[in-house]
Amino acid sequence: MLRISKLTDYAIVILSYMARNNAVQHAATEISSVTGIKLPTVSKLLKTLSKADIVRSMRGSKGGYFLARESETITVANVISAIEGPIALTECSLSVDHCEQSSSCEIRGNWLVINRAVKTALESVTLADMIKPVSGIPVEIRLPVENILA
Amino acid sequence: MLRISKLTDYAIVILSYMARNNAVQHAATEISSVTGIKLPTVSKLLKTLSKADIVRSMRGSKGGYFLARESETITVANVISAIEGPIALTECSLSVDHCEQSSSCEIRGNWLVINRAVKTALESVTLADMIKPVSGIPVEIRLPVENILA
DNA sequence: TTAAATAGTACTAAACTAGTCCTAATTTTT
DNA sequence: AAAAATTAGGACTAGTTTAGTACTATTTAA
Repeated sequence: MLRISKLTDYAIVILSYMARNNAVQHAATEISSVTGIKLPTVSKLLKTLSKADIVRSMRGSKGGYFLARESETITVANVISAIEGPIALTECSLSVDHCEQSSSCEIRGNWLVINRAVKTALESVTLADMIKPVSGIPVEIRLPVENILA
Repeated sequence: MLRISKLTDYAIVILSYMARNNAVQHAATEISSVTGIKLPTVSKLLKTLSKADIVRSMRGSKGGYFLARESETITVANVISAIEGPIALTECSLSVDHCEQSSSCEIRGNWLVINRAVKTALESVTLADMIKPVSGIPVEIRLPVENILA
């Protein structure tokens, strides 16, 4: 189904909330109660996002989390990478060596290109975009598809 | 990691082979020995692809499979959908009802847009493209990212 | 010193994916 | 008519991944 994990989805929800209330620090408990995502899950995600330097933390009483950067510079691709690891549609997009048939695999190069197209799409959307209301009218997306493959 | 399943990857390999040798029918056994993918898996995939009308089949001795359409009209998105179901990055891209917090979910609309961008990228690559050799020079992909979100 | 918070790690359970197998149906060949 | 080759369909198993939980350590403010 080509889907992102639930955890990534949660992460986007959490980060969107933080982006909307960027001024202050947020404790995991607060984020949990606001978003409805259970506390252990929220904690786990924030720890992971912290390692990826998407959020920063303050320990101790009155501690909490806040965005490490401006919401305009945090992309959906960043979040996916932080939670799920590198964006790669196929194993062979990650490494040549893994593939049993690497020598006979003429498809690999094209997967790389497709992968890059998807990645670019995901890199093009930031947290700041995500918290904007969507216009009622369906948006026309134009990708110059003729150029995607050489 | 946002990846397609192994089975989808196999399907692309199988279909690429069929596209390169479009004239004739191919038995599952033949495809298995050529691609190195085990027979039960090849059979399973071809059956699934048949239901999706990506390949057609002839039963009986001398039977086999062949592409249902020109390779130019079979997209990577078609194949993913056939094997994994609809392309939807999040549950909520599929249906509003599933989401527990659908009323408070302002993010949904934007996911739809992202999803559509990814889908468009995958729809833009056909089987015919996949069997073309990749140019040695990395291809510049240009997505007019400003237009993706309204 | 105590309370409130994050850090790190390990574990469990549930869900999904991949792979296998068996039987039925169909078509060609002998 | 019988046999051989092939696809059709479905059920099942094992393995892997994902999601969720729990526990302990560390840090900071009051």
